[in-house]
Amino acid sequence: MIKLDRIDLKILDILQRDARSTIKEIAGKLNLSTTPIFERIKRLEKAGVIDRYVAILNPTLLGKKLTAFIHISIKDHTKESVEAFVERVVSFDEVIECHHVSGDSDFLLQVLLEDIEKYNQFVMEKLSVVPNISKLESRFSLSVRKKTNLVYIQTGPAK
Amino acid sequence: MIKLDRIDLKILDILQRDARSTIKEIAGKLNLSTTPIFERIKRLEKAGVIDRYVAILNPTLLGKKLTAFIHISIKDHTKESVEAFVERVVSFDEVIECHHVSGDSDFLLQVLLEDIEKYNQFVMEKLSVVPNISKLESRFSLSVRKKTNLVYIQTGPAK
DNA sequence: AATACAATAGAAAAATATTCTAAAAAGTAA
DNA sequence: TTACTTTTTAGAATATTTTTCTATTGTATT
Repeated sequence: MIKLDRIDLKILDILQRDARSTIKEIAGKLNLSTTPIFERIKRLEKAGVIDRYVAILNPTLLGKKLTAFIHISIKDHTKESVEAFVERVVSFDEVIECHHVSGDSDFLLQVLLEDIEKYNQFVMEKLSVVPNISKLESRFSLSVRKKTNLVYIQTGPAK
Repeated sequence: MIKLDRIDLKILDILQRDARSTIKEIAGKLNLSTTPIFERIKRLEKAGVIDRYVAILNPTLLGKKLTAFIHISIKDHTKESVEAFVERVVSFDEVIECHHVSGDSDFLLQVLLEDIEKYNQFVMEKLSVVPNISKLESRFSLSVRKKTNLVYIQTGPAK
């Protein structure tokens, strides 16, 4: 497990908010020269702490106006059946999250689609076709009040 | 509403998978020079289709090993009460998603924390202190099988 | 204090982003 | 079709940024 000091954490905090921050800008904020910032970033990338850099798009402007949460229970819980189920489900581009969860149901999916019609089509033609489903319950997001990728990092004082 | 042609969609597809792709690389893939790619990206940014660029961190390596989903029902549904509730909830750094949802409960939160103990602490000391909560039900993610920000884009042929 | 190790500053080189001008392409109206 | 307008693009020049390198500074250990 990689060791992270205060400077590393601040770099992470800056980059996860704006990946376009230049090394010079970060160096300015942290009162360092560009070299240590550059090398620390490379180190964080190699260690996997920084997984990747992505552009976040506005789904609405791309016609994806519906977010739904689908709770699914499965019949057969043998490892092979579960894996086969997961493999099918995560292969759908509409599915943006898939969690194996505790509680009444076994899986919780988050799906992103154009609208209710596409949702219906997705469930009917793609999802419910997947074997091993026993129960399927949907909720729709009426409004997204927060959605972030930020991993909260304490960047207070101390060392 | 901005018009997007096939080239725009391909640029978006590339950038949302790897925001570090250089303009030259993208230009190469799309058989264009750097100028049109550069200008199209700027246009997509201004239009808000590209919302922002972020670094995606590995939560586990930062000690955040628990993802939980919390279904919340509230007592008072007047607009003021609801807004006050939302404002409080989204202010918590542990809350990475907050949706107003259809179904039995009113809100669905996704929270990211260190572990069960921190979760308990969060619910006891922060969440349940928020006024207007009538019911609160939690599920835990036993394993994350998919988690992406990709907005699926058809980049086939046609125009 | 002397040694070893890691982190840093500063400058140089390489790569990239950005701007500019002019040519090509696509669409419009007669 | 032709003439005209508008949009898109290529290619070169410039500005920034990233990346590499060398030497210095700082820190910990003995």
